[in-house]
Amino acid sequence: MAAPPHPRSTREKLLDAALATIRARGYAATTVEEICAAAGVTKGAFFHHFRNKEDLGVAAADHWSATTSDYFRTADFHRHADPLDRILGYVDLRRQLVRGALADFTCLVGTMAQEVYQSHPAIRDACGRSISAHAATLEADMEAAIAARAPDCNVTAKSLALHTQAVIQGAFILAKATGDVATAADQIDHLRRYLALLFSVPTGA
Amino acid sequence: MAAPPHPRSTREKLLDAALATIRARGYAATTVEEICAAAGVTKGAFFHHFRNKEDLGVAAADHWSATTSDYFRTADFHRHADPLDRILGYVDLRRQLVRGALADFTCLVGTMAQEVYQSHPAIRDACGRSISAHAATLEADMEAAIAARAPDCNVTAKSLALHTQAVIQGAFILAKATGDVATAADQIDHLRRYLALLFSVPTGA
DNA sequence: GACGCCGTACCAACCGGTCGGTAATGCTTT
DNA sequence: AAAGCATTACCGACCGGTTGGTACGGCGTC
Repeated sequence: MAAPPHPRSTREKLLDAALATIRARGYAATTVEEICAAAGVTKGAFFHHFRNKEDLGVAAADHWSATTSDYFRTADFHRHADPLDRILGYVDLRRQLVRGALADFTCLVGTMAQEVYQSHPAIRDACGRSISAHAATLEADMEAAIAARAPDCNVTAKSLALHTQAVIQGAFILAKATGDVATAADQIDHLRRYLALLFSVPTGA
Repeated sequence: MAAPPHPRSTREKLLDAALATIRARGYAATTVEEICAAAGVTKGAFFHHFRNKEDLGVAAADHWSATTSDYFRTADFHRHADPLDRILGYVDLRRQLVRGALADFTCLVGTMAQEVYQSHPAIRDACGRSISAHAATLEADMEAAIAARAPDCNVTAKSLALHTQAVIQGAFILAKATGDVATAADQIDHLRRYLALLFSVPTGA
């Protein structure tokens, strides 16, 4: 934490390069030399900062967690007074982000987890922590919304928070498989509709 | 079509071995020698049946399509007279399948698409075809259910059919990332609840 | 002058793919 | 049906290039 302001450290440059490359080509297919080239350093620097490639994978997942949690913690949707409005605001933000190049809006840890869940437990755990922690940031508002608007519905706040992530991750897979970004955005619309139905919000048609 | 009944051909053995290995370790991390060893043949046989590794990837996705479409086409949920019952029957089946080892119930083409969407367009397209074709098998029933029970709701049958796949794929990612299979099953419960709400089925609490 | 930081040079293992050769399986012709 | 021939199916050694990782040396700074 408390990163030096402007001159990005070599470690940070390597981490940022790793994020971009892994998001585009996946963990196994990216080489450390590729990352070094993108960061503008050599392998000597790489292996000074990371014990091995797996170590970088864990650090990349942690770096991703830090970056994204900063982004969503300071996002605009928190201004809403009502918990449900904050939830829907979050969903709307996620929907807006689905545009442009696939590698620019898809999720690093979702991509990595699929690849390494069996071969690299340390990376898998880092990915799991990242997703779970992000979902947990929605839990309190989910809890409040359930209590206020769907008290008889037997869904837990935790499960519902995770569901938002499941739909979003699934949307990314569809976007990658079909090559159609609009298809992914549709999926988030369904997620919004589900939440609106569950919390009995009039949707207008 | 019309495959020889019992003695599995070498090509089929290679394809089955590829499915198992790629589902466990991903496309990039599996070597052709690994696949050969699992199939009990040598590299000579492999490169006799496939031009290169990418060609195998495409063939594996197609083989996956054929296998899974057979499975779901002959599944029990088709016995229901009502389209919505068939849809919910499908979802219930998908939920039942989520158990045991991750590599045994997760989706090959979802896994591959994430990895190769940029580096191997031919494999990506095969994965896209597989998912889209599977979703399309649900479209007619979705269409009928929408017409009968939610005519004023502006969702398309195609989009809703794809949503089932998005949730299921997302559930697989969560299962891999958290290591918890029950979490994945929960996500399919949410999918079922969404469909029930959308089509105004009383759920009992 | 010791230590953090990073570049250069290098290595051993591995991986996709090739190639020459062989066994088996038809297909033809007599 | 036997012989002759062509094609397919498969083996396994080999090759060129790549990859993760190491050894070491230089350079700046406190």
